[in-house]
Amino acid sequence: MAAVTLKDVAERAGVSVKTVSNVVRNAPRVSEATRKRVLEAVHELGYRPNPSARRLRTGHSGLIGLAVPDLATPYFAELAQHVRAEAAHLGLTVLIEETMGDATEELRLATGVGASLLDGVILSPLGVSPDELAAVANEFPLVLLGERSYERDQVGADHVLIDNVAAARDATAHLAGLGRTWIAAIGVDQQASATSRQRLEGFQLALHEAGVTYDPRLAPAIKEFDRRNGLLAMRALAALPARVRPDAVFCFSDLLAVGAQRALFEAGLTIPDDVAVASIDGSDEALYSTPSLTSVVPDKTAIASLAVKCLAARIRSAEPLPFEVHTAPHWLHARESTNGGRQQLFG
Amino acid sequence: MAAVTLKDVAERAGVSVKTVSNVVRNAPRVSEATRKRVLEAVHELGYRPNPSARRLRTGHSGLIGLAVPDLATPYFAELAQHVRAEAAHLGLTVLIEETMGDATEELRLATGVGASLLDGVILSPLGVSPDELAAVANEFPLVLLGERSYERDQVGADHVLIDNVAAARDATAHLAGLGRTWIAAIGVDQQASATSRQRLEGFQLALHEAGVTYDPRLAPAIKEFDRRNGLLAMRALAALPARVRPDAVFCFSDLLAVGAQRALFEAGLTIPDDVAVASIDGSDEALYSTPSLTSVVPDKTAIASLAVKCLAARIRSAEPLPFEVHTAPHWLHARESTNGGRQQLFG
DNA sequence: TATCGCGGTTACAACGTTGGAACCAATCGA
DNA sequence: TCGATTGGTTCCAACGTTGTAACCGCGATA
Repeated sequence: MAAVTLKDVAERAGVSVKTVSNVVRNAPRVSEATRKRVLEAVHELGYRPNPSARRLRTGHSGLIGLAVPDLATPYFAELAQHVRAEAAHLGLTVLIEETMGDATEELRLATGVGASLLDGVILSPLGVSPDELAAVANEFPLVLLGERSYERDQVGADHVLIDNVAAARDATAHLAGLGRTWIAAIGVDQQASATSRQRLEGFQLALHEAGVTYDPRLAPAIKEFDRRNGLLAMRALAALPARVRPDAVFCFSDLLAVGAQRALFEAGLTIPDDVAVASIDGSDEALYSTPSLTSVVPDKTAIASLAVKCLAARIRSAEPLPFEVHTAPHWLHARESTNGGRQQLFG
Repeated sequence: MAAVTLKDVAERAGVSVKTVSNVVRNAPRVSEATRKRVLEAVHELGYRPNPSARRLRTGHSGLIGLAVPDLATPYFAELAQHVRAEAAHLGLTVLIEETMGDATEELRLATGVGASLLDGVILSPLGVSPDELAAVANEFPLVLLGERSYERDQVGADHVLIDNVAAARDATAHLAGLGRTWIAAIGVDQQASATSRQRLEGFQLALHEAGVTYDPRLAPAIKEFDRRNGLLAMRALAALPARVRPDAVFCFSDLLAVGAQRALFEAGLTIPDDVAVASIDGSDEALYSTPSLTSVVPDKTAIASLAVKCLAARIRSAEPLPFEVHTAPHWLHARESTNGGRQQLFG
């Protein structure tokens, strides 16, 4: 509690408060002699700058926020690690928040906590509308993660994303390439989120290109992108009459796929012989599941790096910058859930 | 950026800054008439208190930190959610930090960021020594999660934990109860962390009670509690000469068990017929894996609730409180990885 | 009528920090 | 030798908020 302040250090070093401030901020115009003396005092007393005071005075704190829907989703947890690493590289500290996809909470994080505590926020939006976010982005540094919710000419904020349509298309094409003709999709969202719509689009595109007809019965609507919904959806699909029962399924997230795998296991069906499974996310959980899950893995390092750099630039810049859209690469990792066999993991 | 301050609201409402402050803080001694007028102005202007200024003035901000080793570990991600929920209940906001088990980082979070930005910190320590933490706990509200690293009479901070020895003993006893006699343990830590030592103790205790001899070859040392180390350790165990190859394995965490399951799958061994698997954590990943994993699940709700309440009490109290140790309950969930069969999940 | 008490409000200072201007040598150019 | 320049340092004010004390009416009390 005995917080050490600049004043204490100043007295100890026999200089003014401002000089100490200059030293700790690495400002120029400080002689080597005094710098050394001050640093000694800093070290002896264990001085640490008070972020609140600093923020109050300067308007920025070196803290940025990362707001994701759900930390228990491996994809977001892994992404958070990459963002932290990239931010540390730039001398920024990341505070992580969880929105649970709640629109109010997402807005609060961008405006409320954010505007007066954090220098900027990286937000992975789920529930909040584009208009509301655009309004915020104009007055507070904000970078949106994941898919774009708008058309290109309506962009009202910085975006870092992967090409969702292409990613879904790649995964589906891979399934079709195995000769499967009854391909289901799990992840059509009841709320018709942008992610869901784009992945469905890629799914349909790939079907079309493979000459496979799209059957809406094989694309049931779900509530959330979690294991439970994947399990329930796959269970229903597996119970379809034999003539329409799918021989492959594309899940819009790894968690959905894990749930689907579980449903297939319970139903006594074999992966991939009876049903091949592919998904999107590239989480470690998918890699280690049995069988290991074919998944489209977004370049999380690139996403994190682009997002943090973009945010840092916006924070630094005084005048408003034009909004940017960055697209990160993704790759299909074909594994046992489509290829069959047993491979040795080394990762 | 156009931050609305108390001053703006005061002008709008035609009262002093202090009166507005009194209203927003729900202080007494404000007439209904002015209160109403002020709240109107607050609403019209969209005023939001500035946490930095508030923290600077009062010494507390309503923000608490949660520092865990690794967010990509399902157990910690799930715990974070519980902590957030409990804190929200008390009107506190949680900022999540990740230490990667780095001792320096753990200390920095407790003293550096913490002491001047947050009101208190809930820390799940991994690398930092008891002595260093005790020093911090005396001058800053700190609650330690997970296992106790000290003997009872040396406690230098508040603790919320489960009985690790009992938890490990329950899991191992369950394996022994299946008639298994070559029971391996995965999770003996090269750094001999407290968690690891206590779980090994429970493991040995259960073996002793079951009349099974403890063979150090069946308790290999590992580096981290992740999937990869579980995989590598199990692979080595499976390669042991037939006479000592284990017929059951107790993993010190769900991630280790997932890795172990993968290794068994690769080796063509069946769970639980050839090798039964049990672990500790009770994460959703364990529930959904194939076969579903028998795990000791700690009461995360209780852990989070106790930790947040304990921290809140310490923050509120001016004079130093005696340090407390709270133990949360845990239960064994026996599932397919020890029972065999195929059950229908509904969660 | 003078005093007290009290609900309601305001003025002032302070939290720890930093930007800006002022200040004080010492050195330089003319 | 004097004024100007430069490096190094200090003083002052301000960021938005709240604790303390003071203030102002008003009705109740003596």
